[in-house]
Amino acid sequence: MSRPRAKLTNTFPGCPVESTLSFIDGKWKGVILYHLMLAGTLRFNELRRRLPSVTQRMLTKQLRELEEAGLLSRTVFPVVPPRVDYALTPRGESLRPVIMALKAWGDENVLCDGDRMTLKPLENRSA
Amino acid sequence: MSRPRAKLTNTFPGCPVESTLSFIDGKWKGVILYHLMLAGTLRFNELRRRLPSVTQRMLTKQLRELEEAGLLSRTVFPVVPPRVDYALTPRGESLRPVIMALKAWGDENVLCDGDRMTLKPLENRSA
DNA sequence: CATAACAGTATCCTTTTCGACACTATGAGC
DNA sequence: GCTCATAGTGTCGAAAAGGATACTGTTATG
Repeated sequence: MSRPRAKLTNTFPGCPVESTLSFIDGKWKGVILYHLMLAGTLRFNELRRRLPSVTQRMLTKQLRELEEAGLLSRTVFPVVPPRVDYALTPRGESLRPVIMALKAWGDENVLCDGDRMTLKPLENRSA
Repeated sequence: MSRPRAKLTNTFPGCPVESTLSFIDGKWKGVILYHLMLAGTLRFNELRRRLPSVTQRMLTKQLRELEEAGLLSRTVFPVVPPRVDYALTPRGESLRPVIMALKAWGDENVLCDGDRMTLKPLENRSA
């Protein structure tokens, strides 16, 4: 498996886990998909505003990769100033349970305060 | 957010998604967790056998990172030959829904054949 | 005596990813 | 004529991740 993670694959139990990860891997793909799931359709700069610290170049790159993977569609309107809409494809939409599971775990387990990340105490669900 | 992905965090909607990803990020963490979820407890070499192409060094590294993140426990038995057991902590166990969502999506959407990965056609769930 | 199993380390090197920064084109508004 | 907004590209370099390979120490087994 000496391949970049983005092209990782192999036949072994657990492969489906890895191959799914390979789709949402990349520093921003998870959040991009999440925001598209909330908003439906977003323009380039709308996404930028929702991802305060990603650079233009990185956002473009991640969006292109997601498009290539078939998870989102890119619609260019030939107007000036340019307008480009991003939206989930059905395949991207099918990732909703995955993204929502990620979000749920984060909500329950991680505190995002300021710029560091702390684990919340475990809840005792048997009580 | 100019930080290694593994230490990524920030305050913005969607952060929980990213912070969860930061826990299972790393080329092998997903599968490791998955196998521990199936097996309960595994020794070092049992894991190696389940991850055919990971090197010893990488496996060690990923395991240490998972341990540091509080997702698994490492139990050393002072015997010869050495014996070390790896098992999920409650926190690691709490990732089960996430890992299973990843696996489910992979099962439904990806074909792992030989050494390349192909997308399955989308199923029409409304039919 | 040689070998194998266990659970690793150490060293070195390559690939990949990420980020900073500068640059493009067009038209509208002032 | 200058500036702004839009949606990008191009180039460069640093940092992180990952991989290859060799090595350690102990005991049981043949």
